[in-house]
Amino acid sequence: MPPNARVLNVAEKPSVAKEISRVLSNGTARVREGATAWNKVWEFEHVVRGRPVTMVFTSVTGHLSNFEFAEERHRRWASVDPRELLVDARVVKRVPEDKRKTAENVKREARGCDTVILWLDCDREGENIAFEVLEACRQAKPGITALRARFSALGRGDADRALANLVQPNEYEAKAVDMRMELDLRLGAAFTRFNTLALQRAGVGLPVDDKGKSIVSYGPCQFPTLGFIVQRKWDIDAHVSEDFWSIKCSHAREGTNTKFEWSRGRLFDRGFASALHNMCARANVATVIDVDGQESRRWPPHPLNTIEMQKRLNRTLRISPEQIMKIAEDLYNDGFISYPRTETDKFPADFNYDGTLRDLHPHPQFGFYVDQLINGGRFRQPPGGGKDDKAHPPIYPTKLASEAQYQQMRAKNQHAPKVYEFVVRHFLATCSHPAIAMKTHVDIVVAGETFRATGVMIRERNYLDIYGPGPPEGPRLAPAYDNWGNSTLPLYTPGEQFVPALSLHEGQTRPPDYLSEVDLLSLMESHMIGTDATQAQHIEKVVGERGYARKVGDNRLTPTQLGEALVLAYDRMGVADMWLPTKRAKMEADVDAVAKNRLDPNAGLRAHLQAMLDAYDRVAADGLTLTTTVGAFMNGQDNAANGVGHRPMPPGNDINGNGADAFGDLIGVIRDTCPSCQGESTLRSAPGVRNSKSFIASCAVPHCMSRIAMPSCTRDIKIEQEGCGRCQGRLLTFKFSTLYLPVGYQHMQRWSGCIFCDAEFQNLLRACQAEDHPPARESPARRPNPPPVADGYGRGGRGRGGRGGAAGRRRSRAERDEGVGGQQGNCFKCGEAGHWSMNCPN
DNA sequence: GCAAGGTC
Repeated sequence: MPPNARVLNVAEKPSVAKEISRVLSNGTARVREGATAWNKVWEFEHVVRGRPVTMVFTSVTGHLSNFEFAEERHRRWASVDPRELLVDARVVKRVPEDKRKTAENVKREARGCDTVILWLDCDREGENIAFEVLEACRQAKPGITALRARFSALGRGDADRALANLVQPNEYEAKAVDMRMELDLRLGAAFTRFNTLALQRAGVGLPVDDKGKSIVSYGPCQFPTLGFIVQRKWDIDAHVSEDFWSIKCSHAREGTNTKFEWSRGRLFDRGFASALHNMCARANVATVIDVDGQESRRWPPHPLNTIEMQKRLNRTLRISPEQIMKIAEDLYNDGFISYPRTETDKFPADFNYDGTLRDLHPHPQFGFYVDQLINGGRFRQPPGGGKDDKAHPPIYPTKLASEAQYQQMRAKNQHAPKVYEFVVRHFLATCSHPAIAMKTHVDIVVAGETFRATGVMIRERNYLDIYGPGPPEGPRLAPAYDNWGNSTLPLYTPGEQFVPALSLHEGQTRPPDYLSEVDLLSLMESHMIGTDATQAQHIEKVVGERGYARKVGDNRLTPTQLGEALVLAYDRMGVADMWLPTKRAKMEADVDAVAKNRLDPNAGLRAHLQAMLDAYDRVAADGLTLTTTVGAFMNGQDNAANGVGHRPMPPGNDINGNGADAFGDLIGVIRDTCPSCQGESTLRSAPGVRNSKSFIASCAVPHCMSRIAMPSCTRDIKIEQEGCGRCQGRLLTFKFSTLYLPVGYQHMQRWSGCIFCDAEFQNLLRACQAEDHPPARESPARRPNPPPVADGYGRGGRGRGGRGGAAGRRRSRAERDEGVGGQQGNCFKCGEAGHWSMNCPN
């Protein structure tokens, strides 16, 4: 009998080659060493498409090839104008030196095979790697047949299904990734060289890295990451503190002083607040109008994936996501936890909970809880979230650490035991029931003003016993990753009356805090800057390697002088989209279009390269702005560095410069000659939040100070034929939302006039700006990330300027009524601190 | 000496 034909199988990572070989062979696969230490080769007999074959299963480790400049002169810095790198320099995709052995491994195995089955991850990068692997195979065996296995999990059924439904590799998805890779290389190389060389030649003193080099890199992910940090600083600088007033109401009964929150939260009008307070004080009697209670649950977290691990540990341990990953990888290599790089937050159906729990049972500190799960009937199979990378399970403990092993862990890194214990406690929490509490509220009315007191009585702590500070009877666990406080209310009866203690409280809004790493990760996630696997690296690059930002205070990020100067310089040079997240978003959208065969990759490439050339030409023509701005910052001479005379610059330059797509749609010209810049003033609109629009009047010159962001309560604007009469402006007819017009301006619901010289409109603008200034937040780290919303400069809508900057952030009336910030900050719906009603989980 | 993506 002739020997079986051999079929080569290649996975994206060694773990997948091993696992698929195991399930398809029922554990009988033979293993031998490959050409590298990682990429072993598994062999077993199997039937593919009705043919008995010998399966040869090996792997690569991610991408096999990379783009580089084809010609030597383009790889050297000194010999070429960086501009050439954008279009003229030829690029090629090659196997880099450190992947040569991996490629050799694939080639060697391909020689004896007539077919290759590509088991790469089922995403765009995987499809691209498929073609890289195929290219290597074809070099060794030109006529080899290529087939793609698409699988969604690593179970036997999944592998069988994939084998029964082999498809052709998807060329469009692969080309889309090639486009991204090429653009990233050209853009990164050209602008990095330009920055570095221009600043070096100008003699600007730059920080030196540990290799003695001063590189001022530009990267399409690095700069937006830095941009978020700088924008927050500018939001803080721009914050103008506003006075607000609120009525405090409390009542002492049964030894408890119960606080009742005013349903209006706060008011920015002293006279109005004072009048309401006087009214309440004169009445001096509260009537209970409603007492109600309902059961509420607090749910344990989902099984742990990489991003959640980074966020939760960063919040408590204050170590960087990058360092967390290093520790987690060490723990993985020592067998204490499962693979720490995973998007998956749901355990597979056949996960062995019992075995995992029994392994942890003897743990001296957490064993008591494991005992309750396995012997006390308190185990609950975690339902899991909706994410699955189809390659790895969530992160869970795989081994109990002995006291000696704890010592070894600690010797490697002082934080390692805490990371391990977090994984253990998180796993135990996910296997637990939710905490249950009775939540009650008492509503009262005083002279027509309503107030509410809320109470929480915990009935069952459940997962909080392991994830919180420990059960009341001990042991105490630190740190607490979650908690739910008890606050009991005395008995009140509907209809009863009492005399409340009332006072008028005056407060001031505070600026937001600097971004935390968790905030930054969330911003990167929502704007699709980087991927799960790279976001921590981008932060590390910006904060660590390049010195564009640094950590201050309680794990907060602030730009360094270099970082702020770079962003400001790019803004001043008229290429704000180089640091805003929008450019990356556009690129990602086009990559997606290529992947779906809706855009020709060459056309996409050409369009982006042209935009890059335009940006390059602007920057190169204005190199003096870069060098003087950065130079001034490095010498501490730029007023902007101290927030003096500087307003955070919106990307105003592109409002007129780049036409309609820069800021929404052109509505029309509203003034032929601006007295400040002599240019034409136009009115434009862009989509705002919740189906609204934002409007801005702006001029031809970047940053002309006469630009006006229309009030957020604007619903529509019509340009009239008639001129102002006093100035050169045209009359505009506004429709405002009555709901959001400030108190005292309700009569302006429909208003016609000149925005440049009408005093009433100026007053309305000021009133709206005051309303739009957000109050400070008590604890930003505990707050859900604000949605991208229009801000005070009128950059509206998702993906334009809504980067969660807080100053000038538009807040809904519902939010405003919750009294977020100051000493308050409770959700209006459930009364709990730490979130708003729009995100209320209860 | 440059990017971002994959993974070890």
